[in-house]
Amino acid sequence: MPFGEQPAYLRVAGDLRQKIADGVLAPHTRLPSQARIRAEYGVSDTVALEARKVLMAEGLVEGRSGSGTYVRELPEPRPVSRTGYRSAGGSGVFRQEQAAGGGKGSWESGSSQEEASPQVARRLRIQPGDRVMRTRYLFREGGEPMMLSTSWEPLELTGRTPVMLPEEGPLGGLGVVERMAAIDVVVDNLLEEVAARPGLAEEMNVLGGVPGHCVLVVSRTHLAGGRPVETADVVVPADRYRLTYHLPVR
Amino acid sequence: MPFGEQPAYLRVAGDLRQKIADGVLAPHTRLPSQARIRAEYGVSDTVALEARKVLMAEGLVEGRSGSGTYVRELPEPRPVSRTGYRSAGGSGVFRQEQAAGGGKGSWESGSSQEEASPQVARRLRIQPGDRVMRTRYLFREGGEPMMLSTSWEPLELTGRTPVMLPEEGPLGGLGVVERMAAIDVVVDNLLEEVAARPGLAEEMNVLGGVPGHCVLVVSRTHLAGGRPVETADVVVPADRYRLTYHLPVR
DNA sequence: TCGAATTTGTGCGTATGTATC
DNA sequence: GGATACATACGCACAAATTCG
Repeated sequence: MPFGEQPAYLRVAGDLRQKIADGVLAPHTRLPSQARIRAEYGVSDTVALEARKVLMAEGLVEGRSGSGTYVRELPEPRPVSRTGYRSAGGSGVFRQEQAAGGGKGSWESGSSQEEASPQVARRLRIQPGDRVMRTRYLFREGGEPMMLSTSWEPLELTGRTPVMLPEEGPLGGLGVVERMAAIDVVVDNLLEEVAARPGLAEEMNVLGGVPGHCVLVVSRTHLAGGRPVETADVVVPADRYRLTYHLPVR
Repeated sequence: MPFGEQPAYLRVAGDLRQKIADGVLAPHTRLPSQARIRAEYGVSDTVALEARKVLMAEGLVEGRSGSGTYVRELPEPRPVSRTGYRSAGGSGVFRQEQAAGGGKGSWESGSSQEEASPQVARRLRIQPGDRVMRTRYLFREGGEPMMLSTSWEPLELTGRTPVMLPEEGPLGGLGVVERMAAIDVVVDNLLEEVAARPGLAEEMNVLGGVPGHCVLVVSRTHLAGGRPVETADVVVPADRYRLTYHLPVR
């Protein structure tokens, strides 16, 4: 490889990527086979293979054994507004959006008591080992699994109250803000931490994706007068959603 | 490959991954060289290479040409506060943090005029083909490339003013808010869209990472009285940062 | 239904360039 | 300079899946 040039497999990958971006290779169409790439670009088998691997790692194409390598249709990620002002009704980060989405949304959930892990304890500012109510959610949209959520609430706050179980009783299924208001806890702040990482095999199994693909992780904490009253991790495949934050500037 | 077994390179990678997780191979220590892997596991050169590639793609190890393959220390993603109120000084999403980080941060940039692409035009609410000033940034921290940013400003707004070039003149290097204030444009809102996707090969080459790794993409738009005056894409490897948003609840 | 051709995925051996020690 | 190690590259082989006549 002469000085100043990039490796052959990156050059080939770049050319194919350009053709995909330009629409010359439309979604669902087949990439040239490895043999064709080899011939068209005058490169070896290895280079053609590596080039395909690069595009697969970038999520632009998808290999189907025995059939071919196909251009993936990248769904425009759906914007989800996170102003905070309208979080009423949102126990999950996206529940408001689920409700607004035309009634197609549904969810399953299950709660159990457990002891706070060090991580959860730090987020709720309680002691590790303190009792918490953990609730797992699986949100669907049109029957398709779209989002996982795990919520933790300190039992010292909600224990022996009507809202101890987030999804049961007269206020079951309502948002954190409403449920806390019912026990005279006024939620006034919301802290969200956004991160991304490759999806774990278990998560992607449930969500119907491929292990290793990007997921967005929103760690959300509801605060009442500076005290954390609920915290949750929300996991969504990154190609389905994008989060929009609207911030005032002074 | 006999039935029910996984490929040889995955078996080798799995064993090495276990040793890393168990601490047998501590951070900053060297993995067995390709030749040693070949001998120890009784596999071919290719399998040893593929196994290393798997671990590199997972971000667990890092290859240094001529030296060896080293176990990476996984950095706790650094929180970056995005309240919006203190965005003064932030031309890049993270510049405020760069400045606060103890002076280790530095950046390169380059500007050029071009015609707005349909995507940029939509974000700036101008016509495709209208002239814009595009500025690319590469931010470093301690010499290490950490973040890419591309900013677009409509020349209809800044053309023939002292702030046309974001990084030159007396206000060069200051934030969007300050520069716009100098031409009597009062930025009052900030819209941020957070998404994640696999990093492109070119991006990760510059950022010192591996193609296919998660990157966080922040699409930020500064607004003045509802009118977009600047928009930018910020790309960071997802394992380096997490974004924290503090939202009031009503 | 069968079989041949194609394509991906995996694996092997080797060679060369280049960075580091 | 020499030895080591990674990065790239070439050519080949075979299994499994798919496609198609």
